[in-house]
Amino acid sequence: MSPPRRLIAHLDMDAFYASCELLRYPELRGRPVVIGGGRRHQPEALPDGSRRYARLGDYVGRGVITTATYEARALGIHSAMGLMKAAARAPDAVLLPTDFDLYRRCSRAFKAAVAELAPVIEDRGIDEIYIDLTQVPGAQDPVGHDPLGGVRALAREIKNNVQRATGLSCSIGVTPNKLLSKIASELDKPDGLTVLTMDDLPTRIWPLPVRRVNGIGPKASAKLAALGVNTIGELSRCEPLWLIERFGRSYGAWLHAAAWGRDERPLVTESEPVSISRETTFEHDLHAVRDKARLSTLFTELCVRVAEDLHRKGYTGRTVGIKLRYEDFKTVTRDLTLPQPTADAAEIRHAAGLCLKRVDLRRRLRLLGVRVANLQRADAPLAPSVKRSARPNRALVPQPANVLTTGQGGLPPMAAERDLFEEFDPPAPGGARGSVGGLAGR
DNA sequence: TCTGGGGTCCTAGGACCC
DNA sequence: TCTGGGGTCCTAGGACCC
Repeated sequence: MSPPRRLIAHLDMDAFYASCELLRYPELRGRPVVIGGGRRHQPEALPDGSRRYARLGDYVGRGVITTATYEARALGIHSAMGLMKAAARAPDAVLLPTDFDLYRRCSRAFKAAVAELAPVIEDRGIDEIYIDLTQVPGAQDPVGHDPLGGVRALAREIKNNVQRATGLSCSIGVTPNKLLSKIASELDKPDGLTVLTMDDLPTRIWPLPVRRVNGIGPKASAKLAALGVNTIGELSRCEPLWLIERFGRSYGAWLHAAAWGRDERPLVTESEPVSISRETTFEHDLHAVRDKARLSTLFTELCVRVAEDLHRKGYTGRTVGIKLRYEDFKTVTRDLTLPQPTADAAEIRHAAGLCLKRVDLRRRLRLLGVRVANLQRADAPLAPSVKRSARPNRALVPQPANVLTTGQGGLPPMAAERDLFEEFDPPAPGGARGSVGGLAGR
């Protein structure tokens, strides 16, 4: 007996953050609303019981839009657009700050509503999931003359259950695989339902721009456009070898398969995090020397928040890293792998401080981030990875400052920088600093 | 009026070990 | 003395996604 045909759904919540906000501010329904920015623009409760909302046109800062209602999108506003730019287009739109606690609650609720009907779910973030409907009773049954009637009815039931449980609408695409379902769920947004088979590829998928394929981003689509390839259909007509010559063996072959709707990936129903990080973009660019104290404080705060996240989620990590973004948006990272995993803020701060010594700090900064990777569960027994790291890590061995400083950036070691590094790299508990002993001893 | 914050995965080179 | 590969780890950067 042949295995049943795969029936994979992709469910995407419609304008999720904005829709969650409309649940508690129903009077905003029908108005252009954008979500984004920092803490400041909270709605203000007025004595008469009504609320005053922040006006997008009054926004000043560096925030971007995370979500916009469909009314706002009609005004030319979309996710990832700078708020200042959006404000120029739609000054009278309502601006709400992001409230991730609210969205996480709604997220749990809609996923639970789906799981009541179809338990095999792959989490793809706060507002979307894949669902394997292959084995769900009734999904394979025809209804009347519609061979896909059963799965269509099931998908509608899922949409109804989500609506009942959360008051929110979603869009679902059902196809034989994740790649096509991801595209299909967007074809009929909002509140859409699209069921496709491989026979629909030429008419429904091939006319679309290559950018709609999950995995073809701005760089790849620009390169394809320069090669005269704009639609998925055009991509499907490219020779695999021609693509491989231009995009590499792995990506080139994948591009061809994707254009033909081929994707055998199973759903991933369980996964462990790889890294945990915190980062912040400053309101104004900061200078390592002039804003030393402010930077040092922010740096410590980031380390503390990462450590809190690690504790809360129950992980430790061996690799500590930093991320810097300069005023020209160029981004650099440095990391350092420790002999032992940690979740301690002071240890993270110390290791991150060592990383900081390896970057150019003469240029103005717009972002600073701290990351811990190489995670293991905090309750796990001492993993073999500890044994592996017995080899001395060069970065932990004390070296002349100029070696560390010129290693990557080719920087002349300057007195002001050394001074700054000391500020960024405060004495470790116990007084040892920048030495193997100071770290390994704790 | 420039471009958030949280992630994952891939590539590639060098070190190091066998 | 010269010549090897294979495998793993570490690091940096970049593409991409939500």
